[in-house]
Amino acid sequence: MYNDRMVIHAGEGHTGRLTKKDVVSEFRRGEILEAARRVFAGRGFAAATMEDIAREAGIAKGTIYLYYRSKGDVYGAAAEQGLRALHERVLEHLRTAATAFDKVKAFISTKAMYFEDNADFFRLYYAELCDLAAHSAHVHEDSNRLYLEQVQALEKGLASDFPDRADLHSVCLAIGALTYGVITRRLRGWSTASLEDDIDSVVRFAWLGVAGR
Amino acid sequence: MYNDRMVIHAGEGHTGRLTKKDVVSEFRRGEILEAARRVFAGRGFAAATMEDIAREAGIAKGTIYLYYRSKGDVYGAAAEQGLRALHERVLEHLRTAATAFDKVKAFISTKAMYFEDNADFFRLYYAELCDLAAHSAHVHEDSNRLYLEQVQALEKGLASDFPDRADLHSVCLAIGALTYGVITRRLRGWSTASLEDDIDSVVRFAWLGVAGR
Amino acid sequence: MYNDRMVIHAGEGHTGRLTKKDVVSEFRRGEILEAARRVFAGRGFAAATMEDIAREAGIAKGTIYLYYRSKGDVYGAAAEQGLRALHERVLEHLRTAATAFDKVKAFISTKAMYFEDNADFFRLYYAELCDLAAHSAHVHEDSNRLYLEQVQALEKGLASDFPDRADLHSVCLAIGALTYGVITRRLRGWSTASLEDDIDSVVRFAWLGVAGR
Amino acid sequence: MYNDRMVIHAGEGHTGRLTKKDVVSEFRRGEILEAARRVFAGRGFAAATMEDIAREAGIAKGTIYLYYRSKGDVYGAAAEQGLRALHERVLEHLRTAATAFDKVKAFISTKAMYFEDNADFFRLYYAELCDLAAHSAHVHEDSNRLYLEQVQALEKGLASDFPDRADLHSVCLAIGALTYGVITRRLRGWSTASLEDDIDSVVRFAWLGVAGR
DNA sequence: TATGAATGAGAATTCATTCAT
DNA sequence: TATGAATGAATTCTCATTCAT
Repeated sequence: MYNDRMVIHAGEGHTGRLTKKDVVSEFRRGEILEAARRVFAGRGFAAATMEDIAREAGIAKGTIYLYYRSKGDVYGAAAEQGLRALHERVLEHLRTAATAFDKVKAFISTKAMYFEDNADFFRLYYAELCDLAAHSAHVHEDSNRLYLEQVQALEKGLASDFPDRADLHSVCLAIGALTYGVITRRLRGWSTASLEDDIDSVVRFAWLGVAGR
Repeated sequence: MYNDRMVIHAGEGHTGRLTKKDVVSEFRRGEILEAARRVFAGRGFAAATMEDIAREAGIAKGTIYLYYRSKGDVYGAAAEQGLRALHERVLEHLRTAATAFDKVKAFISTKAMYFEDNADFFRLYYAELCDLAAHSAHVHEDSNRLYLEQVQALEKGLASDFPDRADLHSVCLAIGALTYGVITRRLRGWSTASLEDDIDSVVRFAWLGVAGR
Repeated sequence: MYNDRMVIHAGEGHTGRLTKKDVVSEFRRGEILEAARRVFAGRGFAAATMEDIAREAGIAKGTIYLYYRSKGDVYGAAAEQGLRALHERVLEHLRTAATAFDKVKAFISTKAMYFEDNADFFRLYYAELCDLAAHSAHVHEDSNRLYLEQVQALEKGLASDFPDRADLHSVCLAIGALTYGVITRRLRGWSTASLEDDIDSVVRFAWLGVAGR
Repeated sequence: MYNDRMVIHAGEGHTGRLTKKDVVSEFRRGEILEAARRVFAGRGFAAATMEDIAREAGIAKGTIYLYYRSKGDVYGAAAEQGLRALHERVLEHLRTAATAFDKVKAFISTKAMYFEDNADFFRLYYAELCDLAAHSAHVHEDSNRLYLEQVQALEKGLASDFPDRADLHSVCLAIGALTYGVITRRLRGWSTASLEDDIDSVVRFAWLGVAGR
């Protein structure tokens, strides 16, 4: 993160008190990131201009520089925000899933639904994942790391049920691939089914691969 | 394709004769596309400069414009070249595969091996597939179309063996996703196994999904 | 004209008020056009560079693009500005001239004096008139149209005094040609007389052609 | 079979003999100049490319450089050729004109007819005359000098008939201006009359100015 | 804080000229 | 001589970043 001022929770000490200024500032950052995400997703990093982002956010170009040091910075923060939100949601849902099947389903559906809700962010995320012109080494690392952490969390969840599968890591990576497959398919309009049906379909396919033999 | 004069085989008539000029021209085009592919793959479309491509090809910037009209043109040609080569290889291997299992394996391994051999092209291809800032509507359409054609070819190949699977299309798309998963995994260095082992592993996983139940 | 906000006179309502921004903007546009006119006149359209114009105006290259969309745009605006100023002056002076002789003199002297004062603009104007590589179809049309309107205004002014001259239009075009002749002669330094003397001389010549026989 | 002994001109160089080579060379130069004139007239100096000229002449770009050192050189030669042809014709016709009126008519009609026949050259000529972006100082000087020589020749021709006109030079310059006026008018399509009628009309106008009072 | 005018480095593209064949 | 592929300097235009208000 380039901005080390995070949301501050109740019970903080004196110096940590949230002033009105902080709130406004945090609000601005959020607005900018929201706008940036839309713009980057729509045009890609290079084709997006600071002017575009400013217009989308309804502020002046110069104002962005009061909150972020550079275009790359804005990109990094926008990517990271979405990345972490997804990450936490995935880990949380994996944690609360009871059975192995539920875990597989939680993994796939949490991601699919997140991107269905944040379709614009998917492009940005995918671009990072596929490493194309990594605009921020930092984000790229994060992206990779968080992705693998999610896969490992799934792996761990399934380990007790499938103690003899030596290839469990590969299987989980495959499930990750299937997940992105279903998202892509839907974003391109190749699917006419409901999100739930698509998820069910791919979960079933994945489960065969997991439980098979 | 901008050059409609292709490799000419023995026994061709007079008008089809390859002049020395044609050969040199074809060679230059090849050099440029080779260089372009590397540069686009490394930096992405927008960040790549014509200067970069020229330097990589060991020629002057202006020379590129003798063979291609614009940066977008070079991109389109580079993408298309690789796209079609892969496409033909996939269809051919699917044709010659005997059993359903062989077809699944042919689909996955042909693609995986092609990209292992043309790692630099993968980024370019993936960028198109994932639609990020489609630089050439033409290429993007082609890319989509060819991809779906490959999936349908696989589907057709499996249809006689699995006449009762209503979800065969979804299954084949899933196999497509798995294929890209294994390629990505390897390109990122997440895999320490041999290419053959990785392919076998994912083929086995895919086969469970196809043949299961 | 790209700026439709013109000078605003006293007594205007609220919405029409000239803000400070407008004034600055108008000032910049003026500066740029002034510089552009000098540069285009000196080197011609093609040889003039945006860098030249920027340097002449004492601003940065990019700044020009804040006010005009392209080099052709700057050219068009510079040409149009001068064109219209001259046009209005010619029509006004024709209107207030009492006799036919005065009208002829007004036509010639207004133009000659305008170009003596705006020598740099003359080249630009002349280039348009002589159609050489019309850089802006719009300007070229305007230029032609305004020129003919001026000639027709003269014709109309003389019509009542010379109701029997069937060739009045030709005569007026000839007066137009004489006018450009005197301007050219002076700009090239072929004349050592005063502007007034040159004008008188050509007016006398023209008047002979008008009133003769 | 082949005979390289061609027409021999007085005052020729060393051997004095025109070889076949010379003839071919002269022919090429002519072709190039012809093409150059058309291209420069159509697009103006800057917008014309060597490629354009080569294509128009039906030869290769490099070949032009065997005959002329640079683009400016080609321009200079093309302009000069036309310039001198016109010049000689004007002087010749002035010489053979019997009366003062005939001289005025000869001056005007020779020029008007030359440009009517070489409409493409007019632009080039005019551009030089009006000094816009003088592409070759040499040509520009020539152009000016030849023009004034023509005017002076007319002046001399009229001098004996109008020994008391102190302003004869101005009058002749005015006739020059009228001449360009009629040419311009016709090239723009402002005139529906025949060339002869237009010439007669302007000659009459001019003669009033000359003989008037 | 917020603004947006100004800046200028940087990129795509063109074309006069050269040179190997 | 003739060719035309190759070159790279020069030009237009864009946009991230700065800064005076």
